[in-house]
Amino acid sequence: MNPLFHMFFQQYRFLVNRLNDTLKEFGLYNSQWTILFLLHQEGPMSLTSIWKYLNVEAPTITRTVARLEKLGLVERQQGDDRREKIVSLTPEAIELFPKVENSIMTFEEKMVSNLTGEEQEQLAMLLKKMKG
Amino acid sequence: MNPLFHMFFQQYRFLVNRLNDTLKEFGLYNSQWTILFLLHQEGPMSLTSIWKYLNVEAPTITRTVARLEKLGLVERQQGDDRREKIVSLTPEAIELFPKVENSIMTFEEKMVSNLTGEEQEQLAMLLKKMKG
DNA sequence: TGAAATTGTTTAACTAGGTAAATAAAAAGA
DNA sequence: TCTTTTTATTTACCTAGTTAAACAATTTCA
Repeated sequence: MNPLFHMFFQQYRFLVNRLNDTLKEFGLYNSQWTILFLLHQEGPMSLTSIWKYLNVEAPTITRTVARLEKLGLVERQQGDDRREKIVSLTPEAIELFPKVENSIMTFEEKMVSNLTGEEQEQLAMLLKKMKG
Repeated sequence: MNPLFHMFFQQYRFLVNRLNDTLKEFGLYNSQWTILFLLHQEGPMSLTSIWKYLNVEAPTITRTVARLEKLGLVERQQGDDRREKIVSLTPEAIELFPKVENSIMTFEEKMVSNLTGEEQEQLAMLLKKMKG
């Protein structure tokens, strides 16, 4: 077994766990934050736009958006096409956003602080190249 | 949000999905294969040794080993310390092993075929450095 | 020695990914 | 037009990770 893969998976779990630690004080999980971040950047989106952007299957997004709705951070409304549901941030989410963003930025900086800017670019390049 | 993290998570999901595709013909999932591989390499191990090695929590291993036992690929027997259970491969697992290993090796080679040996080492180095 | 602390495993309940199949609305075509 | 196909979402069920808490066996130590 190529040790690169083992290391990659280890690193993934480490990152996700630390990310969830960071989000804990806001009562959020990483996948919830990912959706909030996307909606903040792009504005209201349909579920399909979300899962296509994130490269994840539809049921995953249905579930996480439902959870965010229960938390009062997101609203769903019917689109012109009555099949689709448009998801948007609530005022509470918009108010919460900068606090979480700040924590996340600090976290991300800490995570890559051992790498120079050049090394970060190299890592991104190698990851992208791997996929083909 | 540092795009490095987004890319990293995308790449992770891509890898796991392709890995599970590869294992599908054997009726296995990636975490099951990981444990089989470890036992093949190290010989019989206690549950605690397994989860410490894999850097995962104990209940995850309890569950996956139970599944492997049901599949007839693994046996659990009491250790000298009667709290611990020693997990070992069954003859069926030992017979199955080289076939799966072969598929996995082909898969792994394909996944990194865009990278030179040097780039692979660099990637491993950068991943390790990231964690700190 | 016997009480307290630690260790190994398990159970329960949560998030987060996947596939398969159902349903309703819209679009396409004969 | 109306039947068929496609699209958007959801439901159900699987693997796989997490934490918290329970339990039994072992170790520690007063």
